[in-house]
Amino acid sequence: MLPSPEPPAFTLLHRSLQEQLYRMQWTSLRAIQTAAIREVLLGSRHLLLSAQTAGGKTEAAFLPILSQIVGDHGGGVRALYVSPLRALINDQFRRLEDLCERAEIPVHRWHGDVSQAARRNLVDRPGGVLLITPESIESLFLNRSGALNRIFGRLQWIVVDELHAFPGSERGAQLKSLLYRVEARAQKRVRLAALSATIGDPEEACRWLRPGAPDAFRIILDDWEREIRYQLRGYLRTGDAGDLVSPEWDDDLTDDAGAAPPETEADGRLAADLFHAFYGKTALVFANSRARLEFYADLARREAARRRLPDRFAVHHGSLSRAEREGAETALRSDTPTVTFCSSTLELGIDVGRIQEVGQIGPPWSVSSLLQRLGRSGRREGEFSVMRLYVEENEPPPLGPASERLFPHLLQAVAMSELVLDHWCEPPEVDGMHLSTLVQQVMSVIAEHGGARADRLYEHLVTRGAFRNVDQAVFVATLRSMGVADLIEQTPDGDLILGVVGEKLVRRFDFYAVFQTREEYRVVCQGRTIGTVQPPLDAEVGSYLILAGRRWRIVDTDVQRRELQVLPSRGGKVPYFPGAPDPDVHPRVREKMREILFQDRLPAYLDSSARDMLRTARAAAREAELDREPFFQAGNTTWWFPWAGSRVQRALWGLGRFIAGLQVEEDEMALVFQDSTPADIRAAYTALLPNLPAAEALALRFPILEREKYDEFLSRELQALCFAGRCLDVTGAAAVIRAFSSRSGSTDANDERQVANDE
DNA sequence: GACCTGCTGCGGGATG
Repeated sequence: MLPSPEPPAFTLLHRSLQEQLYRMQWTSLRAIQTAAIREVLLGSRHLLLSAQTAGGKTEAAFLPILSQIVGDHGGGVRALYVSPLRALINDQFRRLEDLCERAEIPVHRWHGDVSQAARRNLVDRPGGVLLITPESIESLFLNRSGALNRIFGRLQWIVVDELHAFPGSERGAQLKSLLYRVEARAQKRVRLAALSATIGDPEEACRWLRPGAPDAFRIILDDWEREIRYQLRGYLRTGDAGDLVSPEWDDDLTDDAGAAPPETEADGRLAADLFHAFYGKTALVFANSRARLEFYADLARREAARRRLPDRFAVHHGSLSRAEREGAETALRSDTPTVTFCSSTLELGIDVGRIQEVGQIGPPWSVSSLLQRLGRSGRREGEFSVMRLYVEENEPPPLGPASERLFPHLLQAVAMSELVLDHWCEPPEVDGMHLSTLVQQVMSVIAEHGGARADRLYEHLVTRGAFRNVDQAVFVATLRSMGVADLIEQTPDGDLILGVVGEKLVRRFDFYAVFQTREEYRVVCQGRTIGTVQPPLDAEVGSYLILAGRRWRIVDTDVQRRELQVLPSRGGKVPYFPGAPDPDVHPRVREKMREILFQDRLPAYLDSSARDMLRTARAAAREAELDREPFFQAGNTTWWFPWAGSRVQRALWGLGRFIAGLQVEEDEMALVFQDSTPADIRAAYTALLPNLPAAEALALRFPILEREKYDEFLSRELQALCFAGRCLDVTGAAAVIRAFSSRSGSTDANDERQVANDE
């Protein structure tokens, strides 16, 4: 590389930060850090920094930003750091305090656990850096509106950490809205620095953050590539009760009623493999539900007990108490190798020390999440990342239809693995309309000012705010819905103020968060809270449950206080954790699944059982001639495999069910029709093409449209608008229908050529 | 076949 004519980035930093780096014994800066230092100190654009966890992103942003604000004492916050997690704020607080020590820059933090004294300190003497959650920014607008000009008047920088956690969700819409409202309080232009580890499409992420100003960003990507060690193991679960696990798994438990192990022989093999692969290492093992985590953690612990080995397993998920979770985090950071069964709570950048290997049970939900999890191991240069994937499928009945031998979970896991190797992951969702969050923000702005005129609200939240994809008609309709629900009302001189219901909502403790939550029961053992479980409960005194990977017997229930008293037990049963609707699968993943099904290559990272299963699936697909026709028929039932993303498939389902009047259900990657032949289905859908309804009209036919917290206060038409935008792809559905109806007349030979070309 | 996240001010009583 040619020597740069510019001064080295290090010398651009303020002297006190240079000294601080010496003291911390940093010998060099990473490429991403020098690039960020130059852009912050010599350029004028916003920044998007994308690098692996522990790749030094935070320092890349903060070294030059702190350099700019050294010597500034009070008079207002200069840099605002927003994080989706309190734990991340606490991590960063410690790191920033070190960096800021010599430079004498005050560092404040504000979230639900921060003391009143620390809050008062910020309000009385705002300055330096403030670390905060979106919800706590909301609380500043509601409870400290008088101090906002003082706090944010001199703001220069907003840093958004873990950016990928925000686009596409109602919480992201809230964050964006709050950032515009904060900027409106600043006297000068505020620059943004967004940080992310896995962002599928950086330009799209910038467009989400600042629509209409894509050139305003400098995107800096880290090119550090790590070696990956990858394995996918397959397990066939036989449905035969006679094959249930051998007695050695529950030898001590036969005296305990309710202790009957629900696991199958395949679960037993999987658990034994987990034990061999991970015991004695520091590892994270992810699974797709809290119930599965508890299940495998319990199996692993019993396996250790059976071998008379010490328990080296921990569990970490959102339904465990803070003490339990902190215990698991401490064990991970300790010198004792611990295997932690965890959910996405440990997917984000919280520092849990050095992870040797990562496991994933079941197909991941998204490529982005798989990448994020993979990136938790091998975080140092020279180390490699290790991912072990475990996928179970039910063994199909020997004489059953070919459609039951396609193994969709295995296909999805292989497809996502291939996409990781292709360096692809889902792009952020930038266009979603979150009217539920708009409802909340309208109430928040009215509460902030005591009242507001409709045109000012429109300007504040829409034309100069975060809801730019909401047009005036939709905005007016939203206000009207809010009026009908008594959230707001109009005074005789035209001001909008909070209505009776609105007043109550704003005063509620949970107003600050825009996402839905449900009621929970605390599980308490001798005064110590283990975690929570959610109703409906079949919890009666004497019954069992498994929580935090340990077995408990319920000894008392208190419905009033929503509390279950438990004692350790040898019996156990994984409690019910209710879930949300099926997660959406990106079209690219389904395309890849189809590709894998119709090619012959066996990826090298499959074990022999996964290979056998993939061969079986391919043979079944060939036998059913799915490469020629997307249909498979058996008796009165026809399966249609559109190989499309969830939104297209959902639209196809709605069109068939509500418009064509067919008997159809969705089953993972297929639409399943009763009493219709492939020819019927083709004809019915083709007949729809000339008069295909708009997505909104189709959405109105779906019985349940409410999805977000304040959706219930919107008219059904507005609910349909949000649903159509976020859950249905009618244009994509039309393309699928056109593709199969144009092929129906062609000969088989042409068809085959077509398929070959497609691939 | 889902996962995760977050949130107040105030008054009353005990303690140093």
